[in-house]
Amino acid sequence: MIIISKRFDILYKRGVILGITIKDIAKLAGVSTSTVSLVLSKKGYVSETTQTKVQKVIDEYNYRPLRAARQLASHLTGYIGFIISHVHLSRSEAFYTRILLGSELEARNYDASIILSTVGLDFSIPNEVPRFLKEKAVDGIIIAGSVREDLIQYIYQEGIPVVLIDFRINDLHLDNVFIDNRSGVRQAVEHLIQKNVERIGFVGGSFYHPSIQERFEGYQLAMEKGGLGDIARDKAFHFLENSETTAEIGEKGMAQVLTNVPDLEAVICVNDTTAMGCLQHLRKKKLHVPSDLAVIGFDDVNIAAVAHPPLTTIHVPKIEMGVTAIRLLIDRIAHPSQVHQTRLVPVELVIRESSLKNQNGQ
Amino acid sequence: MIIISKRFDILYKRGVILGITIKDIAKLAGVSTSTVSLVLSKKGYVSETTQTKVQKVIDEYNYRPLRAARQLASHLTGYIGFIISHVHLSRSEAFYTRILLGSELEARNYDASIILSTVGLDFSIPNEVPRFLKEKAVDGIIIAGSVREDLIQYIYQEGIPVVLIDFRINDLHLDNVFIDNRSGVRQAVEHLIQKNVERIGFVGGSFYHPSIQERFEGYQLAMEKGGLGDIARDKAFHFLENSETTAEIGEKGMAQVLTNVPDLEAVICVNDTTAMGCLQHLRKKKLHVPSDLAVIGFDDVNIAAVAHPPLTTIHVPKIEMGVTAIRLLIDRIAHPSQVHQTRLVPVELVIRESSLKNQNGQ
DNA sequence: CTGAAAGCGCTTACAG
DNA sequence: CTGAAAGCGCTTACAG
Repeated sequence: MIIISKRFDILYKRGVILGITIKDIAKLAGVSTSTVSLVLSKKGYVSETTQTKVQKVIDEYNYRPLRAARQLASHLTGYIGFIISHVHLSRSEAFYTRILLGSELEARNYDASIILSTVGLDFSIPNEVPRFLKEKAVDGIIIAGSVREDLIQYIYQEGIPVVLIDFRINDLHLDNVFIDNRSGVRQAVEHLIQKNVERIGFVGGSFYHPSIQERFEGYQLAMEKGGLGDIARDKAFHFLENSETTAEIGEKGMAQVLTNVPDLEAVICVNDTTAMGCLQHLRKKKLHVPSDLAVIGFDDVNIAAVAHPPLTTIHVPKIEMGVTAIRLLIDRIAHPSQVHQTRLVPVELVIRESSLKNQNGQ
Repeated sequence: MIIISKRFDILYKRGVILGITIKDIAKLAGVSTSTVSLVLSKKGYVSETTQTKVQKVIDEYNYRPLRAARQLASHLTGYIGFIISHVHLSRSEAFYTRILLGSELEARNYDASIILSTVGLDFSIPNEVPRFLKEKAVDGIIIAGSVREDLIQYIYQEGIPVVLIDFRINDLHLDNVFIDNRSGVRQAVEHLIQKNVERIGFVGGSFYHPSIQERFEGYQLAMEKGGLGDIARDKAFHFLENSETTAEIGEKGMAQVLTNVPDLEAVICVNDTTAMGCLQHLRKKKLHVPSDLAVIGFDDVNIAAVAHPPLTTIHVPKIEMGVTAIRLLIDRIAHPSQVHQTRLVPVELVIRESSLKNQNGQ
């Protein structure tokens, strides 16, 4: 609790802030508090006339039940914990941030609020897990992106309803919201093949994150399917460094693949950020995109559309992912023991200039 | 409240989730609940021996008081509402996001949690204000960046403790955390003048946001002080469009000022995002930065350091702003009627390549 | 320094 | 359909 002065405390108690209660409403409407409560929760069992009579008083006094009291009596908090790593929250692509936005918006539709908790890598379990976990202050939890596995293990063992977004840990069956990474990359590969572009490389990053891994696998699968299995299996065409996917990794990767394969025609990047690095490297090398080389990203974050040239990429519906996670979580809270569910959010190729090879790509 | 099935409800009540209470601890330690509560709140008045005895049981059972019960009894929630516009949360510069991160981290030091609420422009007051405002679910509120003025008016009238970050509304005396914009721009101007750069332009944006306005004023003041008043007052050197500060605005602004003043030597941008637009335009025009023209941004967001060339800018300590806001708010909650306070966070010029004119700038 | 007891503002069986 | 009453799990004067 916040440490407050005695003085404030007294003010508080004197009613400076304490407001109208359910008792007041009951008295004013000439009914019992139970009835008011029933009207409030819209659980039915109240006659039309009583209902309107009570509602009128509620509206008149703009009454809203005190959440804390409601929580205590009902054993439900109306709060959803949203856990995200410092790294993800701070990243500049507004990827996870938009997922958070989606969750926040959708939570309201269930009369719930989001309690945010960021986590780093350096906390101890169970002593320093997010506070709400130990105070039963949330009904369920959403985890966006990668966090330490033992945190998820802890939550799992505590039996708190949880949904993971764009992350998984093996052997643990939890509700998940995934990106359809394989489909996304397949669309990209097919788009290129259709233009008779075949010498297609891949620049990627950390395999710690499942999405990253799936994107590379998707590339290999789609290439194989398109009759380009040799390239799909030729390491000269691939750059995979097990680290955060930054623009620097993109630059480095582009440089390396280009050295290996001077007549490379296109590169698919694990995400838009690395694609920006590729563009950067190509600019330095005075190579023109897309006429010399096509570049395709993944995610469709803000920078993609304003890059030079505008980046062809796979659009990931970030807000919808946040929305979906809330719905899954609500469902899980209502049915704690049902079998775990997975939602695969669809993605779509957005064709901009960076891939318009052999087409006088504007 | 979240709508849940009867079945879940029953599980809940059966103790699947209900845990150990203060009563249990009291019994186990052989003291009264009051004593346990006193130990928990560390309010003193408990003998050393009782304290350790009780603490031992608390630790052994890993007991944590239920927040809702505590809230109801103490009239304090331990929650802080954080209000931010959809636009700010979604922006790609991780500016407000880092402020949020700072607040989240600092809140923990006061045993408080952050409840997030995003707002758009299209809500009605008082019916659609953030839920926590009407349910007395927070002890105080932080507003980061610009939001609708009538929302702030509403909060003010409700008497809820509030701190504004990087925003103000005239005539309303609230606690504020401001960026020292004038000092920042002054440092930039002095840096340029010191290199004998004098024909310095300014590219800016929306005057709706006070920081934006202050940065232009700071430019004029510093120019005046440096003996360049003529330029400070010459509209040909300035581009000020009343819209969101995007990279596009930067491109457009750079183009216009350069048309007006072909022998321009430097441009100071209202923020890094517009500076990126300027760089973009100069690249298109085949002008070299910094040898042809120096460019300086403001904010020091992620992209600044990795821009080409790396951008000289004013570093704004974003995390600290979030931290400061929490401290101000805690203080305000403790002393509701004290005179309002303003914290000016210091900023610092970070010299990178984009301003190293006349120096063989790498 | 410690305990018994009231009370915070709701919800929810239960009885009618 | 409606009301009286118990109870949720804490905190906090108050008395000793």
